[in-house]
Amino acid sequence: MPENPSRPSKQSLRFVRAREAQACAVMEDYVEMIGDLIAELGEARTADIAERMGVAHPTATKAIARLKREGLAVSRPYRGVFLTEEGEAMAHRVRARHRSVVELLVAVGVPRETAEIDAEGIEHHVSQQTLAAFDKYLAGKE
Amino acid sequence: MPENPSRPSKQSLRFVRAREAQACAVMEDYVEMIGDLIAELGEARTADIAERMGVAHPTATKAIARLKREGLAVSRPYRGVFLTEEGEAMAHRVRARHRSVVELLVAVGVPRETAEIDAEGIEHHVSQQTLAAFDKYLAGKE
DNA sequence: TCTTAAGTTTAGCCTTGGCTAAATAAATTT
DNA sequence: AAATTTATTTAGCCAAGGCTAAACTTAAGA
Ligand SMILES: [Mn+2]
Ligand SMILES: [Mn+2]
Ligand SMILES: [Mn+2]
Ligand SMILES: [Mn+2]
Repeated sequence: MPENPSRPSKQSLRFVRAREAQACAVMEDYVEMIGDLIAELGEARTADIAERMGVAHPTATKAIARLKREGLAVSRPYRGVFLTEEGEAMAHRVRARHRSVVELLVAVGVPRETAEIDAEGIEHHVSQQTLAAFDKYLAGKE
Repeated sequence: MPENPSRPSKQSLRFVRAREAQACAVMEDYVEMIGDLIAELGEARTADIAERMGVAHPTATKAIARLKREGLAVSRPYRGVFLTEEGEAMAHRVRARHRSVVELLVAVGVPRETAEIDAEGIEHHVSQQTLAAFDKYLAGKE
């Protein structure tokens, strides 16, 4: 009697989780960036978003369409992009996590400039529990 | 006179780097896993690879095809998969980095089980410099 | 106002990495 | 040896996230 193949093995769980986290990564970065632009410039325009994300503007347009579809952002054609309540909430959460990751890296001896770069990818894989541990560690160091 | 838009801004560099790192992530995980299976069982079969990666077997077949195309693995039809010199080298590198990431997380207070999960995604964004910092930190703690 | 410049979207392409269903090959049982 | 089971590959689908080129709208300048 073979094992049920529909249940993923214990082994595979971490890969499944990593893929789930990655699936949110792009949206998280866009939402955080749109929040930054609105804070800095009062509005988030497609061209500015694209430039800061390092992509061509049609790529940004498509990402924005997805944010709208997911209820994280709103915009009218040829106008700037704004965050919904939910988008704002995500932006705050993501920004705080981003900062904690950078600070943790710096605290364990990573050069700041390197920390800034690596954190951009790392952050999306930092779970609630890991974030809590980071913040506790940082609080104990200050 | 507008700025040259072909040069990516300083701001965008970290996103570009994160995307580059992500582009290698799947191959790194497969190569590490194939190495594990060969060490454990003497060979890496498609079904075992798929099961441990938590994907359907055609997905594993496709990934293996890519590894072969990139010169990291070899296999004959309907036979097991093996690593090239280059694949072996990557497997060692990736496995060592994976371990360091887990140990660093544990060292700063992340529960081991959580560390195992989060490390699977984090590892791919840990640069040489950050890895060096992690190892130095861990050496000073032991 | 009219023309031009700048910004945005649309259209259409590509690769990766998922999936299911079907075909094919290998291994095992009878 | 034949039949059956198991494993692998192939075919064909999908969504995300890149890109360039072209169309369209808005903003700015003459
Ligand atoms: Mn990021
Ligand atoms: Mn970020
Ligand atoms: Mn991994
Ligand atoms: Mn790994």
